[in-house]
Amino acid sequence: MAGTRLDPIDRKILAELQADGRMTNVELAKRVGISAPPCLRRVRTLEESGYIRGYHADVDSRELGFEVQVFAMVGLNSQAEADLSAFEELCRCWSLVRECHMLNGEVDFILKCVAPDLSTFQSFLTEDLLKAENVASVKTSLVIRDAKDEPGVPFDVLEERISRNA
Amino acid sequence: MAGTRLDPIDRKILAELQADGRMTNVELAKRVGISAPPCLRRVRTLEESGYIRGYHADVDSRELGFEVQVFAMVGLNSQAEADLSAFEELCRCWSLVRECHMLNGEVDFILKCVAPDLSTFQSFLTEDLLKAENVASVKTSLVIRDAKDEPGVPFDVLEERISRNA
DNA sequence: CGTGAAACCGTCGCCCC
DNA sequence: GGGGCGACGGTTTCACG
Repeated sequence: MAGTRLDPIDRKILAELQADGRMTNVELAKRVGISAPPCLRRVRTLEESGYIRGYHADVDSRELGFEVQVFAMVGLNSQAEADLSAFEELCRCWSLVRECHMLNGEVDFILKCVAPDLSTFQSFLTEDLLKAENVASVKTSLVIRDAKDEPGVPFDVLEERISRNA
Repeated sequence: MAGTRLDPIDRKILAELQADGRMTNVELAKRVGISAPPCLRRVRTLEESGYIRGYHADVDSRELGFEVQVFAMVGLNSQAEADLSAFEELCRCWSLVRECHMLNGEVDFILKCVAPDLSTFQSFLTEDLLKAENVASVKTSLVIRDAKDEPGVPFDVLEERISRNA
């Protein structure tokens, strides 16, 4: 459950599995310095307690034909909780929207979208997003190129922080 | 290599491994309807040809203590290629910056950052990002909550597109 | 792409600290 | 409580048809 404190071995396990999610358990055990059975037990515990939400292959979207990546800034007319939730539920249904984050400040949401080409994205934009209930404004920015795209968290920052507070 | 056309079984493999990167090869083979050895050969080919870039455990950043997630819009003074590259290289060195995408339009880059707390982020912002060479303006937006955060691509869009063009 | 075989791995029960 | 040892069943990964 949440709040369970992690020891250094657990954090090493998380860091290793974040870097290579298909590592075998024996290899993982070797790297973190314990034998396989307790290592597997720890992994299962981390999965069940929610520290590990799942494992995903990182597929190359552009090689697969998704040439277009777009960030969309969305402003709503009403920021009542029911209206925010309704918009979020819409985003969960739209396949082209991969991420939807609620923000502070002038804009209400940022959406990360992918599409095979510009016309697919533009028809989504005009037919779905701009026509959606409560949407007041949408500003889109095309991604020219990715300089960095790392999933997960920086474990070096975590370790540095823990050793400072020790 | 790039451009190699994928058959329906390859696409199914990618979709399954994107959804569950730790699936065993026999389970994967069963799901895509072939036996284990050719299935493994296909996976290896997909890895070597770059369709699969890697496998990552999806760790819960907030449970791990990264309470703060921020999008930063960065404008540069010079957009000469050497200056763009220099900024990108900086971003690759900053652990708190998980993603750095170059955009079209008024802002040059969007950065997705994580941090254990606001003060850690603010010291990064003022000590590193705002002091960096060539950085003209930075606008930050705190993430209040995540409505959707799916890695990878929507395979349903891909399949629909392929069947239309068949 | 499928079959078979060998090596390896995930997993469990038990014992130990 | 967690870690190690040993063993069984399943899996990975060959060579070959």
